[in-house]
Amino acid sequence: VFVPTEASVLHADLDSFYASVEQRDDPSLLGRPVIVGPGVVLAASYEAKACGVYSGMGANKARRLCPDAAVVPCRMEAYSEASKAVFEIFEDTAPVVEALSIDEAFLDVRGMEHFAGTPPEIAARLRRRVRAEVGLPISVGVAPTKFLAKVASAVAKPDGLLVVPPGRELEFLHPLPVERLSGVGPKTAARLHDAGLSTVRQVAELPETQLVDMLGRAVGRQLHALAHNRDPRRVQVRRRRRSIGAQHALGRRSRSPEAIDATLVALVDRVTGRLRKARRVARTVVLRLRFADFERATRSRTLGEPTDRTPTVLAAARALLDAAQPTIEERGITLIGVALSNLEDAGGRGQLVLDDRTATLDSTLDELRERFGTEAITRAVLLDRDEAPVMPRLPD
DNA sequence: TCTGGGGTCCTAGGACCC
DNA sequence: TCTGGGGTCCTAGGACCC
Repeated sequence: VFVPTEASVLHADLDSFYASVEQRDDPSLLGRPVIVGPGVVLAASYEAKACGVYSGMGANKARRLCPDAAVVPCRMEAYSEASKAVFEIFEDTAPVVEALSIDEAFLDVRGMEHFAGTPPEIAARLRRRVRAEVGLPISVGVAPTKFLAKVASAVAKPDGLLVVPPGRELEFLHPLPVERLSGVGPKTAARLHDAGLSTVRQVAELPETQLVDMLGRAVGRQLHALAHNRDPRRVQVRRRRRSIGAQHALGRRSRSPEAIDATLVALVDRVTGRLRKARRVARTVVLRLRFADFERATRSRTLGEPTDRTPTVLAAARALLDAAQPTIEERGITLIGVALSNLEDAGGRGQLVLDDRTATLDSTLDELRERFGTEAITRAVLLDRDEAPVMPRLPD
């Protein structure tokens, strides 16, 4: 049985992150509606949200709703840099930080009272530091569980701090709409509404079996637990990425098979490059398609051996695309994507042996040169455990 | 609501194995 | 010829999240 003892989980979430970075870097945008685009709204400042603009909305519609808005292009490098600076403050604030995305994280601040203050004090200091050192507004929720901390930060927005005191969790939770429960999106919300349930309290009053019958085992159990504020998840450093993908929207115009293939080649190149950079190998190649009616489909193929090689992945992706060609011709295609899953570590699967010195399979050329004390290495052949030659796993 | 790009987890059926 | 119970892996789709 999980008994939360103190409000020691922080959920920290930057407000309108991309838009706030733009406002920070261009003071003329301060106080004005800002939309980060183009094409689709990636982020909207609170001034723009006030006009009804939200992320995911088409930029044209956003302009109509908010004609005064400054529409600025996405500057991913700036956001990554800001994110890094904020996460350094997170790491400095708590021993355990669980990153959820580029702009939010859970922090576990249990047992820090005697040297860092109470959780609300720590949260307030964190907000001040992010504002002073990175120049960005951030909202923080403090609660005994991750779920409640996240709800609290959302309610605290913008630029707020909300503490849910132990003992009063249900008082806080039960009046909220079901949409606040994590795992409730448009479909599940519609089903709950159809059943006459609109608040968390009403969900909490239902027996678990009834929720499971309505929503399936996993979702039903989860909602039942969350509605009673049962959330045993610990704050923990994130597991490694389980898939890496890239996709590209094609618009409504019909495309020649050659043009589609060219897009596929570019996607495979990008995704295998990221795979190698992450020192991973993948065993499953997934082709993602979206048709003219916006229905989606996936086709996948699992290889016998994990790989990070562009030609191997490309061959698999092309085979999947070829097999889907009749469907594509019939239904039209508006998006193509490639994802790699079943990831494994590239390292540690073998060794490079030269004289009496060795290096692991995933060594970079520079590491090899240092290890073997020579600049002369230009090429290496690697042997796996069974001493079968494998492709050199050196930088391209 | 005329819809980008990057992810996660769950479900269910079928193949295959013992 | 008909047949149980348990497990793993693969494929495909669905829902959700930021």
